[in-house]
Amino acid sequence: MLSEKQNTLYVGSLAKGLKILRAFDETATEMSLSEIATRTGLDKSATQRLTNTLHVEGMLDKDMKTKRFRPSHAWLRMAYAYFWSDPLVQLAMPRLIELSQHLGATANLAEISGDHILYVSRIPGKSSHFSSTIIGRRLPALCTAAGRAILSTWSASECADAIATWSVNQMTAKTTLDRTEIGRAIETASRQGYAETQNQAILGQTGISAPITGPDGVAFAAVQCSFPSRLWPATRIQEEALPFILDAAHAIAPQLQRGYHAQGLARPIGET
Amino acid sequence: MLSEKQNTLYVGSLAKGLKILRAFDETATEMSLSEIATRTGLDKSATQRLTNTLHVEGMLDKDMKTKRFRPSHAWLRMAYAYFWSDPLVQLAMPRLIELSQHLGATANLAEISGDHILYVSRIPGKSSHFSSTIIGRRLPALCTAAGRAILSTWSASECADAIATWSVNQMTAKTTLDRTEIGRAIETASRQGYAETQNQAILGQTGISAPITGPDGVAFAAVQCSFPSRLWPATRIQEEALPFILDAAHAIAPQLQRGYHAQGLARPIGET
DNA sequence: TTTGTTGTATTATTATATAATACTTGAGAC
DNA sequence: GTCTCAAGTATTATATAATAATACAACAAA
Repeated sequence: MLSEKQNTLYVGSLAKGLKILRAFDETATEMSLSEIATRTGLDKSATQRLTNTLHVEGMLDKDMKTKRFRPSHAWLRMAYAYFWSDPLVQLAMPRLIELSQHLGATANLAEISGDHILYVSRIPGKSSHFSSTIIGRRLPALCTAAGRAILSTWSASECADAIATWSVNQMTAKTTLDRTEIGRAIETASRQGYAETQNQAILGQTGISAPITGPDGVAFAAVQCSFPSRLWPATRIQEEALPFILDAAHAIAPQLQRGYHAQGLARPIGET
Repeated sequence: MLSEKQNTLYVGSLAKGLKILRAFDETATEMSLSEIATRTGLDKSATQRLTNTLHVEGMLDKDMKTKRFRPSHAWLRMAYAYFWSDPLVQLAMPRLIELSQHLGATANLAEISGDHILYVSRIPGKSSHFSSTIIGRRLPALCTAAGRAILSTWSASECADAIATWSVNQMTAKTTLDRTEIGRAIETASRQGYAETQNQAILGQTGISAPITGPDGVAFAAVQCSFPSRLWPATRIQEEALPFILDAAHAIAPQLQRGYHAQGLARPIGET
């Protein structure tokens, strides 16, 4: 890691600039110069030069009154480029729309990204929390239906490794942190062909997810739907929702290019 | 512009790195080293160092087989940060969901961005083209219902200036390029409180858009819906859709922070 | 095998980014 | 009002760190 960074092929200034971009998130939606400096650990001068460059290049908007920086429209332009570059999005989108409209629920495309899953496409249903409506959200794979659905297609050893080492995070009072229990859930998913979770990311929500498998039977992505548990008891989900979710996933799978998701291609987003 | 760039506060290496990121779009979804070099105008060495850095930092995925680069998941993470930073998104999202479900049509939040409009939030309805389902799409403001709705709230001089100087683009065989005609359409929108377009961005689609006005009556964003013209003749739109679209826009408007969109804050995305 | 194209690695050179410091501005206290 | 402090901005000498040239390796096509 360090050896790679002191290579002459490594441009430190660029890396520092990216660090500033990555400093923005839901806890820091707009920042002053000094906030950016403390948050990134860069000194005042560096922060000044880099933010200035990012501003001039249109990557950061600056409020001339408050002198505070915030993400610019260019950040959405990057999402646009991403969507065109990821073939899964184009395959999945029409199915997700169908699903969402048929069920009146939120339908998502989730991809594995390091030890997290990432929501790549989302069609919100009625009564969605804001955080369930936006793209780019990352959750610990072990704590989500989508993550477990994906893992349920992996080889026993890879799967065991993931269960043992991947991060978990107490998101609600009822989030399962017990890895043995998570292992059992994944095994169940493996048998059934889909994963089901209760109250893991949001209280009162039931998540159902079916893996999108490649020709080798291994999945790196999943179709996932969320239901308010109160309105959707197990039997109703079983009968009215599950067949359609499985259908959607199965419809997407055969169109997958073999080997698109080469190992190591999807890197975790660096935490510095 | 040049004067700003030879300033000591301008970090060239960072700017070059950003240039590489911006080189990806719907026409270039994945690129080899040399493609990036020619496309950005950077020499081979620079491209090598910068792509390497971007890869190590997780901003570019690299297919180890083909040696080609493509946008990484981090690009979606940036969209995530953007969504939290833009208060309009949070205000608009629930309304858009309602709208889309009630009408069964695509409902969008569009913001002005230089002389383009940018789709910030999109809830796709039945039978949407892929390009109508993804966030971050930019279209010439003068050629869209949303752009015209926004402009219809601006002062006469700003509006005239925009009509005279902003770019237009022949997107379909029927896209209006005549600026006089565009001016008339904006005037109509100003009187009616909404804008309507036919066949401007996609053939066979009718667009309806209502401006989201700030306390001063000026808009920088709009609610926009698309309908297949065949199923939605003028009268049906008038009766079944229009009231709800106007409602949505009016419901969002009063919650707007005064002066959020300071002038010059929303910079055009640089074309280098 | 040869040839050409593309990706990778190495190096001397100096241009370019740096960090320290000084200046300016503005908000809040009193 | 003016004082004080924090935050943003501008300037500069210095040497680090990015550069561009070149050489090497891998691979495909001829």
